Parts: sequence; structure tokens; C-alpha cells
Amino acid sequence: MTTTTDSTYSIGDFAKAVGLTAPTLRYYEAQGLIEPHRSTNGRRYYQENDVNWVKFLLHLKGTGMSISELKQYVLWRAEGDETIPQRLALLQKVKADFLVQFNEVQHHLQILNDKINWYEEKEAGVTDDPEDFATYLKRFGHHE
Amino acid sequence: MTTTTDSTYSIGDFAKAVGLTAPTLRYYEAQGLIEPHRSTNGRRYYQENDVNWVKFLLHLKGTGMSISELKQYVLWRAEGDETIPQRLALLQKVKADFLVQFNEVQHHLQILNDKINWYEEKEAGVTDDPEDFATYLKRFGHHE
DNA sequence: GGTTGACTTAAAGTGCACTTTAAGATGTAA
DNA sequence: TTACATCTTAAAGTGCACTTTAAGTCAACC
Repeated sequence: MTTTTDSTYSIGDFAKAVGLTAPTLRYYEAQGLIEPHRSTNGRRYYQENDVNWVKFLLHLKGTGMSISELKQYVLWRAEGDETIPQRLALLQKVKADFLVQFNEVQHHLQILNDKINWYEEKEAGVTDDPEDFATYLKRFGHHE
Repeated sequence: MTTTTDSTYSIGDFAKAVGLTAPTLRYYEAQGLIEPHRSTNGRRYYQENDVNWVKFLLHLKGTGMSISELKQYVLWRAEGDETIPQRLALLQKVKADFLVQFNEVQHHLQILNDKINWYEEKEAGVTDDPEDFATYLKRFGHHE
């Protein structure tokens, strides 16, 4: 931890700032996602805008983009504004895939909720109502 | 494909019925998630209620449950109704974890959407407005 | 009756995204 | 100055959820 006020980060400090580990940052760098500067002694240092960049990468990653898709995105970005159509198309495809998954996962949640409610009702009224889960689901129009 | 109408499935037919592959079904069986019957020649066969069971497992899996959590669930299920509290607690924990992830992922989507819109606006009004993405985000109160 | 395709097992391989290890160099604090 | 934390690299290891391979058995169709 250098106590200079010039808003640069060692890899350890930067890792804390973005919520990753130093090895993960080196891994992302090896994959071409980040390119920190080096001080004269060969050590990496990161700057404030790198924080925003990594956080943005993590948002994209969180929508389902793989490391190799992120790498492609980064390569296009480095080429300049003429690759904006490619980047836009990639993000739109990521969004479309995401929305498909999102709908599926909401259905999974519905079934999970139904099962939890079914167990809770079974626990509450212990002695009667032997309705099974499949029948229970049908009462709500929740299929499969 | 046997053409008997007795609603039993070979592993291949069952795989198609539930949208998995035969090797995956054998893998799930090895993990203790399914227990098909065997015909006299040693071959697995599955029945109609196994379809519902696997589909339900896939819903739980889709909410984030790991194979080992599903296995624990299956073990408790085999013990009978006295393990309903444990099963309920597990599902409630799965749901809680799911909801945390769900909120995070919605935030990721918001940033992805903002970026797509930012690119689209940049593509539309080609020559003016050099507003950067960080500034753009702040206009909507979308942080990080 | 022969060929094709589906089944059986056990074990090894795959892909992804890290994580850990090893061995060494350097910076910081007491 | 000594000790300890942090950094460096390259390479090997991990965990999860399958997937593939190999070698063989068996059943149905022509």
C-alpha cells in the first residue's frame, strides 16, 4: 500500500477496489481483458478509470458473457469507433440470450415457490388433505 | 423404441422425453438423483412419473441447486415425511440465494441495456454529443 | 443370419473460470 | 538491518457438470 495520493493502485489494492483477487486480475490480464501500466520495477499499477472498466466488465460477465466474448469485445474496442456495430451486435445477442435464460429461470423460481408453499401447507394442516404436488401445481396453472 | 403402450421408456426414449442425454441420465443415477427399474436383461427402464420427477429436479437445478444439494434433497425424500422440515429449509435457503442472484443479475441487465442504448444513440447522432458512458449512466441514476 | 443400432460398464477426457503452488525479487515498517 | 508482506512468473491443480471413449452384450429388422 503506497500512501501517495495520486490515485494509482497496486494489484492488491486494486483487487480490493473491484472485489476480485490479485490472481484473478492477472488471469484477466492474460486473457486480454485488462492492461495495467508497469512501474520501473516491473510491478503493475492501476488507475481510477480501470476501476470503472473492470466493474463494467463484471456487469457484462454477469449477464452471461464468457471470457472469450469479453475478449472479443475488448479487441473491437481497441480498434476504435468503426467497430461499434460489431460491439452493439454482440451486446444485443448477449441480451437476447440473457432474456431467454431470464424467463426460464423465472419459471424455475415459480415451481420452487410452489413447492415451498406446498411443503408449508403440508406442515400446517398435518393430518388431512393428501393432495400431491402435481395436482397442487395444476390448481395454479403451473405446468411441468 | 419398443412399441408397447405400457408407458415405460428405454433410457434413449426417456432422454428425449426429459430433454437430456442418456449419458447424463446415467450420471444423474450415479449421483443418486434417479433410480430407474431394470428389466430382466439388465437394461434400465423408466416410467411416466419419472418424467415428472426429472422435470422437477431440473427446475430445482435451474434455481441454482447443485448436484450434491439435489442429492441431499433426494436422500431426505427417501426418508419420508419426517424430513420435510429439512427439505423445506433447504428449499428456502435455495430461494434466498436465488433472490440475491436475481437482483444482481437484474442490475447487470440494466447496465447492459444502458450500454446498448448508449451505442445506439452514438450510432444515430453520429457527429455530435461526445457524452461518455459514465456520464450517460448518471443521467439515469444507474451507478457502477 | 447378418448387420445395425441401442444398450451395458468403468474410466478417462473436456471446458470453463479460476486457484494454488513454487521459487524468487523487492518494498515497507520496527 | 532484519523481518514480513507483497510483488513477479510459469505451470500445475481444482471443482463442477457433464461428455467421450473403449470394449463388449443384446435386440430388432431385412
